[in-house]
Amino acid sequence: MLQTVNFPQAKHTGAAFLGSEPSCLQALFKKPPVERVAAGQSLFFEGDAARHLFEVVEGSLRIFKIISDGRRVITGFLHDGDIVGVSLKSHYLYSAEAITDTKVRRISRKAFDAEVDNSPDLRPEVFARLCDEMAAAQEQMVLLSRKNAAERICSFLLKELIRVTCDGRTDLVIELPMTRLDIADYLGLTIETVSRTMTKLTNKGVIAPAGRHSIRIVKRSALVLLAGNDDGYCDNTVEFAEYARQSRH
Amino acid sequence: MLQTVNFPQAKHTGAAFLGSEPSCLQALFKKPPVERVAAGQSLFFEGDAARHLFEVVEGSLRIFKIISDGRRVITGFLHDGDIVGVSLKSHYLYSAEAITDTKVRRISRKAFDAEVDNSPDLRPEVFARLCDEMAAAQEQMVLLSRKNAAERICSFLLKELIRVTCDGRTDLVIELPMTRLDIADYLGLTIETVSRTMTKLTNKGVIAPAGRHSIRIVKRSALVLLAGNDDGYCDNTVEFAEYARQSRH
DNA sequence: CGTGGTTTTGAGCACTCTCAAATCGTGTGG
DNA sequence: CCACACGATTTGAGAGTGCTCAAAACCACG
Repeated sequence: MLQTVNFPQAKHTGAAFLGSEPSCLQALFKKPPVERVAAGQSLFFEGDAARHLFEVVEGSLRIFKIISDGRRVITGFLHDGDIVGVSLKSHYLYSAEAITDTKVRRISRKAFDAEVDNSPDLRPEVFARLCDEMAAAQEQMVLLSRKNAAERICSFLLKELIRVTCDGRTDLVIELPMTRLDIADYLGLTIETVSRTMTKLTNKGVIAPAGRHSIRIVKRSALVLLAGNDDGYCDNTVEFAEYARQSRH
Repeated sequence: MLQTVNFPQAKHTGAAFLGSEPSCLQALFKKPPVERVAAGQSLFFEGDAARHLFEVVEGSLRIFKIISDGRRVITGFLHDGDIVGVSLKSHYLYSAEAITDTKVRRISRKAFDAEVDNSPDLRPEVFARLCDEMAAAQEQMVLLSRKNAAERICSFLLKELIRVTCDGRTDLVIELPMTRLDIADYLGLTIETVSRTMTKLTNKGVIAPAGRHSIRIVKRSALVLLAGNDDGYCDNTVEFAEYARQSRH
């Protein structure tokens, strides 16, 4: 959820937002034609001149950085409604690839900047998105810095659950189009640890597999506790959070 | 280095910057009087209404989040020239404490927003700072996600070295006003691991202690290699980076 | 010179990783 | 429709990095 801002998520942050009316920003992307990006294909590469911004119309993207010896760090997943590149200056800081067959619209950075500069209404919206990106980045740092495997997985599942339920869906099934390797590279774990941890959650009755790329949330409350979030916007009691932790019960 | 933007650092990112002339943004902070914050004192708390922005005039701050069972994550250190709160909306997303005796100036968010809104010259600068924050956050995510203890320490020392050498100093001594615990909470390690890793670096002749809160960089090139940065702006060869890694040589 | 906090050092452990193999799932071709 | 093949995922065993607990050393400060 980094390097992008998702509307549903914005609705759920504690910060101020502008109700639920459609964003003005997205109107900028209405004009250009839809482009298709096949699963696995790249949209752009880290280091490329950042000449365009993209709106995801349909499908999912992963954005990631590769470090010297090939290790990959996924800094975020993008879904429909997300906009890529708001926080960029001259060059892309990360690469973007389609996870599934994806449709995007693009506008040039130049046009975007011009529109935003001329519209006092758009500017707060851009600013709000940047702030949401920063907040998401901070949450991710907390996760990567101090959470164990179970807490990372639960935090991730919970975030995905919140995202889809905001789209109006009320069932507790989340779809995870990305592979286990993607999840691992996003959460700073290995594919095996992701798999093992999910198996444990299944055995505990917290989640249940629902097809290859879907998961049913059986005990949402348990997920919240196990996520071990900071006490910012969730009202876990400290005792429960402690109980939920593996290593220091 | 999150939630703030440091001028010297901005000069060294690959992104565009505005040369070395003093920032217009900082002019906003010229009027208000200097306030003193004693070492250990709080400037504001996570969750508080974010009514002010601060400029660090002298000294250092740590900004951090606390999660449910007391674990602390330091998301950044602030030094003179840094501005706190640009990426904030209604509430502080983190707490801020003085590491040393510190001097700051404050202006209200309202005044700040008004100034920025009225000045087309200031807006790109604010935007650039936000982008630098995001870039720093991403680097930190890479560090926390995929780097081992030695790489984290070396990345940190290198960043500090770059920061101070940008202030015009040419010696290879960096001052670390923060405690080992601060460094540990910033790098996602324990205090013991930080200490042990620094001892090893000393034994290898890469660094040398220079007083309680200072460190001399003896082999800067070794530090760069050991930092295991992504190949974005440093030109390490892949082989060297592999050699430098502990766990997979 | 004593006291308190910080840092270092040590020993053992645990969580996650690595390496390896088995299983599952999907798509393809006979 | 079934068999096969390939990739993705799961499961297992063992090792390692970093953590925990503990104590000693160091330093600043009164």
